[in-house]
Amino acid sequence: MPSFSSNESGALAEDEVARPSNFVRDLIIGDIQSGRFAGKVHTRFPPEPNGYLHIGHAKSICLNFGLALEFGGKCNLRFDDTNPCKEETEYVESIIEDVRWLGFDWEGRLFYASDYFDQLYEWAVQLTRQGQAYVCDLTAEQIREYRGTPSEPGRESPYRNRPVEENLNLLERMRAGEFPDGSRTLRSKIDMASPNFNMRDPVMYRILHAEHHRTGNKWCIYPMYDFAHGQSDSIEGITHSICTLEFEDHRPLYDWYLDKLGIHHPQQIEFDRLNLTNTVLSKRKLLTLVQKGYVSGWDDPRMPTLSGIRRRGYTPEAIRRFCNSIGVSKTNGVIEYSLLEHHLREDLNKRAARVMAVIDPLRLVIDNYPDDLVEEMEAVNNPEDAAMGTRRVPFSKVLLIERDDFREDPPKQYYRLSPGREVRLRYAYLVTCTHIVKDEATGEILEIHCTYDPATRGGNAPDGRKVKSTIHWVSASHALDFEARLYDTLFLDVNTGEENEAEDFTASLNPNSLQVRPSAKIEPSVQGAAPGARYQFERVGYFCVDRDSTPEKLVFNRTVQLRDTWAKIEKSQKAKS
RNA sequence: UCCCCGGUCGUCUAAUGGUAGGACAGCGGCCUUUGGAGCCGUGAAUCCUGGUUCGAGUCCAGGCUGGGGAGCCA
Repeated sequence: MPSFSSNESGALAEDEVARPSNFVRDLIIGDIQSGRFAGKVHTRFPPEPNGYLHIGHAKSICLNFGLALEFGGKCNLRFDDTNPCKEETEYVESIIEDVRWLGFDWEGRLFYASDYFDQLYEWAVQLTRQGQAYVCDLTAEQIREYRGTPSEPGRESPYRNRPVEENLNLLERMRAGEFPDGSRTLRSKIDMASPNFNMRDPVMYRILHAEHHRTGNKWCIYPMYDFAHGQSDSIEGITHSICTLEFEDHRPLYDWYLDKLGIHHPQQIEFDRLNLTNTVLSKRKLLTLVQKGYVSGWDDPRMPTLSGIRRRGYTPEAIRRFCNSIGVSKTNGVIEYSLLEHHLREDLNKRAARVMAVIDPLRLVIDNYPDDLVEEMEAVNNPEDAAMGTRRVPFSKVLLIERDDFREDPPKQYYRLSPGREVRLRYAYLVTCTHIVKDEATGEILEIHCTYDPATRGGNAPDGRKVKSTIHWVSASHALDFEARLYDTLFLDVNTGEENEAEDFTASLNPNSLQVRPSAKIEPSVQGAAPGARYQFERVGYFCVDRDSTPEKLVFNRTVQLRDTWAKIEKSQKAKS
C-alpha cells in the first residue's frame, strides 16, 4: 500500500530555491553587485537552546538557508548558548533534528557561542585595556536606577572611572571565581545619556556560578548575548546577520563592539517575526502549555512546534512553501492559519494515498445483497498520480458509513443518503435507502436499510442515470478498528495577541482542540502502516499514523480536514434561519 | 514622556517616480465516481493633510496610528 512516511525531507525542489522578492534579498543582491564581502553570502540560524523550535523559527530557517542556497553561499547552525541557567542539551538535540527534518544542511558547520568563550574573554580584556570597559560594583537594582528613564539620561556609575589596571585585576578575579553571583559586572563605557538604552553602559559579563551544558564548570562569568552575538557572527565570517525586529535597537551596540575590536563586520538586517492566528508562538507561552499540562508535551500534535506539527502529519515541503509564500518585511502582521493549511493540502493532495475510513460509524445493511458474498472492489490509490496504482477493498452485505452521510429529513442542498434516495457507494454500487431502524426509547438511528442495483457494480448505471452523491464506506466484518484523534485550533481567539501580558492567555484555549473517536473504522489495506504514514481518508481529511499506534490498536491523527463545501452551505443556511 | 521601526484589498505581500498586481480567505459558476482536486469568473486596498513633480503608494513636511525599547534574558 503506497503511503509516505515522516522521513521524506531531502533536496529542495527547483522552484523552492527561486524566491519572490523581499527586502532582505534585495539588500543582499545589492551587496553582491557592489562587491561587498567579496560578493559572498554567508548566513546563519542562531537559536538559543532553551526551548523547542516552532513554525516561527521555520520562517527564519527557510530565510537564512534559502538565501545561502539561492546565492551559492553558506549557512551555519549556531547555538547562542550564553545563559547556562536556561539552556539544555535536550533542546540542542531537538533543534538539530528539527532543522534537518525541515530539509536543511549546515554541512558540518555546527557551532556554539560557547565555542568562543575564550576569545570573547580576550576581547573583553582588550576593551578594558583600551579604556572602553570597566568593572562595576553596583547591584542589579542600582544599575537599573542609574540607567535613567526614556526621557531622562542615566547617571554614570561611581566605578566608571576606575583605572585600567584595577579593572584588569578585578576582571581576572571575577573570572577566577573570587566574587559571588551578582556582586560585580563588566560594563562597556559608552554613553549614559544615549537615547538608546542599549548604549547606556551595557553589561558585558555577569558572574554566574552555574554549570554550562557544554563548558561545564570552566567559567563562572558568562558573556551577555549582546557581547557575544555580533562577535560570534564576526568569527564565523557571516556576511548578513539576519535577525528579528526587536534587535534593531541593539544594532548600534553590536556595531560599536565590532568597531572598537576592529574585527570583521557583518551587516545586520532585521525582519518581522511570524505571527499565526489561533496559536501562540512565544517560547514562554509554549513552555507554560507544556509545564501546566494543557498539552501532552512539546510534540503534542496541537502545538505549533516543529516536533508537534511533524507528529500531526505536516510535511517539510509544505512548511517550506508556506515560509516562502508569506514574504519578509518589517510589518507586524498576523498570517491566517488557512494559508498554512492551503500549502499543506496542496502537498498532501499530490502525495497521500487515498483510503476509506469512517470516523463515526453507522450500520448500513443491503437487504438484497447475498448474506455471505464478499466482493473485492478496485479503488484508485491517488487520482492525482496514476503511478500509485490501485488496490482492492472488500465489500459485503453489512457496511459502515459516516453517520453524517445520512439525514432522515434532508435539508435543502443535502445530496447524501436519506429515505428513498439513491446514492453511490464509492467504487461499489448504487444503493437506495428503503427504511431505517431506530432505538424506540432514544430515537437514535441504529441502522439504515438499502437495496442495491447489481447492474451498477463499480459505480455506473448502465441506463446512464446519475446520482448526486458518492459516499464512502467500509465493510463491517473486514474493517479495522482505530482511534481517530481530531484536532482543531489550540486557541479560539484569532489573534492571541501578546499585548495583554496581565491577562491569562490560557483563557482562550479551545476546549475542543482534541476530540478522540475511539471506535472509528478503516479499510484493511492500512494494516501494518508505520507511524508517520500519511493518507487521505476520502471525503474526510488527511491523517497520519501516530507514534502511539500499535499493531493491536491503530491510532490516526487528523492532520487537516478536506475543504468542506457542504459544511459551508450548512453554516450559511443556519445563519439565515 | 524620550528613542527606534512600521502603516497597500478581510489577511499576507508586490509595484524601487510612470496602467496598484499576486496569493490565501470570501462570493458566483463549470467540471467531478471524493460536496476533494482542478478550471473559469468576481468583489475588495495605497492612514490623513499639505508640498515637490508633467506624473507620488513611492520623495519632503506635519499629523494620526500600530509595534519595539528602561534584564546581570535572548
